Amino acid sequence: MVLLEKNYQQEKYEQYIYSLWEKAGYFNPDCISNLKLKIKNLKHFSIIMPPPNANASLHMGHAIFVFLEDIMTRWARLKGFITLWLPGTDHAGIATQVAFEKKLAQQGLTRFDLGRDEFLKQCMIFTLENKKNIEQQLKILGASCDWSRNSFTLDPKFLKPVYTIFKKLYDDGLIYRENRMVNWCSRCQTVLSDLEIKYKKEKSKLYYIRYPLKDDLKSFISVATTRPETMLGDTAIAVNPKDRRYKKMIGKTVILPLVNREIPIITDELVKKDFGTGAVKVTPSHDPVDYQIAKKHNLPLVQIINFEGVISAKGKQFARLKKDEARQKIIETLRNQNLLIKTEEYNNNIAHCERCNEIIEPMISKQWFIKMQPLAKKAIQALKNKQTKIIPKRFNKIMFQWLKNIQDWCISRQLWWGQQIPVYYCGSAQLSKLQKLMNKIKETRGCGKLFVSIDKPKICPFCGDKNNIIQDPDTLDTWFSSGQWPFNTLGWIDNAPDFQSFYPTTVMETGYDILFFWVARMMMLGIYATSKVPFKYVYLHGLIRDEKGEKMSKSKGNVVDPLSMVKKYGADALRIGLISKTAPGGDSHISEQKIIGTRNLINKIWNIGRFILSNPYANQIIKNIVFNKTDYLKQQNNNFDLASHWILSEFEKLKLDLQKHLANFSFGVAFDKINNFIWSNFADWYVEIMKIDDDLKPLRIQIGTQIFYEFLIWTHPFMPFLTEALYSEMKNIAGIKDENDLLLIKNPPPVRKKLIKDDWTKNFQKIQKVVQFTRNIHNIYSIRTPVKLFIVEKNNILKINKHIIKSFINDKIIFKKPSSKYKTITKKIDNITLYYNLEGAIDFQKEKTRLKNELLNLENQIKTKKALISNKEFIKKAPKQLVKSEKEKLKLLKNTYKQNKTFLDMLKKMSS
RNA sequence: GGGCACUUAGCUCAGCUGGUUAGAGCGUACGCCUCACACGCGUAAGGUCGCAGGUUCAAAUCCUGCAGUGCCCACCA
Repeated sequence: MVLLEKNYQQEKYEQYIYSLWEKAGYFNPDCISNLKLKIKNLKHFSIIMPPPNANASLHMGHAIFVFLEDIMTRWARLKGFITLWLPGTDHAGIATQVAFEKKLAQQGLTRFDLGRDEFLKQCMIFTLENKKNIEQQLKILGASCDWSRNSFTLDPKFLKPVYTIFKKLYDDGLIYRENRMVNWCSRCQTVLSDLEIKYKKEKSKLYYIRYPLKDDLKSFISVATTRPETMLGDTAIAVNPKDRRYKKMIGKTVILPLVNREIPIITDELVKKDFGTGAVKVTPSHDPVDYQIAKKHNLPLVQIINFEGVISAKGKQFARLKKDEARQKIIETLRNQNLLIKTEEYNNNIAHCERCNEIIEPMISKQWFIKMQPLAKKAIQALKNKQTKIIPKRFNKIMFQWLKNIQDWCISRQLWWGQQIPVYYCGSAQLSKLQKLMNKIKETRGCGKLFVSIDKPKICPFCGDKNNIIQDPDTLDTWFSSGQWPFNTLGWIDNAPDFQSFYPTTVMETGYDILFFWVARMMMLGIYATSKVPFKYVYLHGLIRDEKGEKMSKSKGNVVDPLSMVKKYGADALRIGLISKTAPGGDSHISEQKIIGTRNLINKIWNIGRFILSNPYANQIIKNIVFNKTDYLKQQNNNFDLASHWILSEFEKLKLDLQKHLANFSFGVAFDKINNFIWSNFADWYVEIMKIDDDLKPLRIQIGTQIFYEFLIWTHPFMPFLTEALYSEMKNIAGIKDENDLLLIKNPPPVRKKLIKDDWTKNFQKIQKVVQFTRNIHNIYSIRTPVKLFIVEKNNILKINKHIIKSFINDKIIFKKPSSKYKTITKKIDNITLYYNLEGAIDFQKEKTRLKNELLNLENQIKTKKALISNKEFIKKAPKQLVKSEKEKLKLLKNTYKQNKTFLDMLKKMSS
């Protein structure tokens, strides 16, 4: 007999247990497959971890994915699958560069002060530190991933496959370089893809400006704009061709104020008549729509804002001013020249850099793009064929819509942190001024051609030049390599055994917020590279918000830090707190309060263990179950008392529920069932019954212990540390020393369907109802002393289980109808009648009210039931089973009603 | 402008392949330190499942409309 601590102390177990798991090596599927070599047709299960960005600590968003994936992984492992959960971290191109640049800024430095090489060196140190920290945190959370396969997106080994895919796309004509209007972040000094910009509604102003006509300088055409500073780059005024107001002006020339350039008035369908004045200034270099118009009409492009967000030399007196300074100056000047008509308040939708929040400037620039339509088509096909299923389903529609309208993807970035583009130039001719400036590239001659190469080339394939080869200084969008993560981590390039065994992976579990960024691109690139979908299921989880449903953010101060929660309440408490009461794809709320609640459950289970392990026979029983594989249920030939039958039936139902809900990815519901079983059934009833001193006590302890042991295995994925801790205490008490004997890889004992019987549930529920109502009576009348309870029943179920009832209540139980000398309160439960002799404590008025209410309630129920059963359509169309049970119910209700009526009459007589 | 979701007890949320008296946790009230657990035990109060129609023998669950809330996508000066 051992005595465990009164409360579960996670700090004593968690770290130690994780080290046991790691030491045993069972996270590594190779280890398991060695154990099981004899078994044929091994099934494989794999999850590739969405690699956290290696630039900060883990937050709740990470914790949720760790827990969900760990539950899936552990469940698969228990079921005997060859299971791989492959961990990794992401260098996270722009996100990390911005984070590190913020650090540099604290020292008053920019990346250009360090230079490219030094920057990369320091940023790598920063990233590796974070990476190490994250890996430690994943272990604290209990992630059962295979560390021997740990991957980092910037591992040199990933360059070859990523470059191979780039070259293949290039050779297939799917990657191209083009001068285009792109999103430019002047803070990050790079282009961004459309997904990396976020629109925000902001209050701004709409300025109405007069442009004088060349023919008649006293006449004007007025335009409305939110960005007056861009007028320096105007190359036309456009109106809608159907706009009669401007009919006479079309084709005329205006003098662009401030710079005195002549520009034409043209027409274009894109201009809306009812906005502003109906005339729009066209600035092709700094507005996407204007760019379209300019292309159609062959207008010249005048770049007026340079890549630093400063007015260029073409802006004459405004040159070198920052955008916003220029705006003020220009407005002032226009006002002085009487060219500003008015300003209006205006709600604008303004694009910001997702990472640094800087306002995005549309710019024309030469960049690398991937042609997406052909890739998207195949992804759509695969989704339609259900080769990949998305959970929850509704995201299919969202995915289709996005894939259908997909735009080409700009994959080059002017960042330093990332994988450099595998494009080489013979001589510097094709590089932009900016590229040369930012990367200190000297002008060289060469033949001027470009080529893609997987390995670093020594000579130019076109002219044989050896000395002038320059690699494109730009890096790849971080999502380009992330998009290849599922197959590259498994060794696609070498057709490695892992790739053969684990690809396509089973589940991709991630947040819906990166559905387009990542999931869609993995689908497209996966199919492109391997001709197979990268995963069979996509499971999407929602955002984790605070208890009020608000987004967590440092500035709001409502961040709940997962690691401090683990420290306070344990990793399992946090795990359950995050997954309970959640549905796939739904946002969930977390609060310390909720975690305290789940910690209490953990402690409850711990104490059940404490109780079981403290009984004098525990060591022998556990030894028999765990070591000698004794099945106490079989030993007794499945012939137990009602309570044991009942709890076994409930337990087997729990197993079925778990199977079902885990297969459906309904983790929240699955956990609900666990909670209900262990607390409301096992602890509240069976554990109490195990304490009864009678002939059956040893048997009940055996059964209870066996159930608890099996429970630990079945629920291990939901509370891995606690269950393993309890199991290790079990081994301890049974004197088992084997450190490799871990719950982690035990097979859940099969469901014994024979033990599920509704009769047992029904009959045991009678006991529960009697106990509950008796307690209720004691409460209502504040009676703390035992009373006489007379029970009349049809069969002898309660009589046989008298001592069970007695263990829950103190009252004297007599199995016959009380004689008329007793004044009693009566209660009808199913076919059972209870009479409570409360001696002088009966409050007749109170009791009359109670009975009247009960009668009223019954009346209503009878009414609806009667209506249902007298409905011919119901009898005809409803399932027969249902009709039968409804009829029985009505009978019972009527019966109960009748009896209660007599009770009430009796009561009236007594009190009068 | 287009699309997707949500609206269930005081709070936070489950349930919705249609079928008992709609559930949980927290909170509230009352009573308990009962030898596994006060991170506990017992009892109770609390909901016409947003509104209005429809389908059906039967609707919280399916359909339509409306209202409110949230999110995503889209080039509107």
